[in-house]
Amino acid sequence: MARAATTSDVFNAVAEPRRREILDYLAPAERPVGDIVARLGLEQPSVSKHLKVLRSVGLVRVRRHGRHMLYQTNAAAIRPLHEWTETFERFWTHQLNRVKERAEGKSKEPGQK
Amino acid sequence: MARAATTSDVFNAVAEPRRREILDYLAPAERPVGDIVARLGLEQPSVSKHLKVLRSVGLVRVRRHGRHMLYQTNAAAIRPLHEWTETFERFWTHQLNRVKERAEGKSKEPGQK
DNA sequence: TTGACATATTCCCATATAGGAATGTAATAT
DNA sequence: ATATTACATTCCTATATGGGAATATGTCAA
Repeated sequence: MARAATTSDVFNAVAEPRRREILDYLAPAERPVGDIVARLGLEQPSVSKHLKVLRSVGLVRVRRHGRHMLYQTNAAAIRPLHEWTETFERFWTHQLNRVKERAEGKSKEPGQK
Repeated sequence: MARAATTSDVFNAVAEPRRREILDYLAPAERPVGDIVARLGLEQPSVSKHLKVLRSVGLVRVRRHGRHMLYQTNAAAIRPLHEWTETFERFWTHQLNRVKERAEGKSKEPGQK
């Protein structure tokens, strides 16, 4: 078996660099597909396909406006990712402290004072 | 072409659920491979392969201890992910506010007061 | 209706896995 | 030296993409 479908897992969906660029671009405001194409320099079908993936996991929302489809990042869908990474925060602070302590010498007294 | 190699991109490396589980498990303390195998219920070769991927992107560190290889999550390597997701934080707060405002009625006055 | 524009879908293919099975290798015990 | 333990690597295979090219669909204008 390969990996879990990109269309069902947010982590997998953002694993693709182009899709992250799309999310960055669509975060502040709605944009039609053509703008994304122009911005990222990808083929239009590629962009549509990436958008389909992003939509299937709820990372973007769409709205029709005449001939245009206006896409926008659904930031809330990124929260699970944010929260997962956050669980490691205390560990990296810990590790940094240990590095710092080693740099300050191995004495139990924390530096001059 | 498929996607960027999992061995060169942190986002891609954590796209695999099992690897996230490994990172969770190895965050608080060093563990030998056998413990991971027991914990996750995967085949030993699978675990070794996942660890290899994680190591190649710096997400885990290894240390030999006798016959054992002690792995531990290198939390700092997760920071880029954390920082990327964080850039969306202000957008999801925004969106939540808009939802809240709509829920409180479309009047310009924000509720009673 | 016809045409132009904007986007979506389909078909095909090269490639990157992830898992399973079997085997290789390093370190310790006897 | 040999066996055993603990991992790592290799080979094979089914599958999931991602891009390119071509085509389909949908909407508005004349």
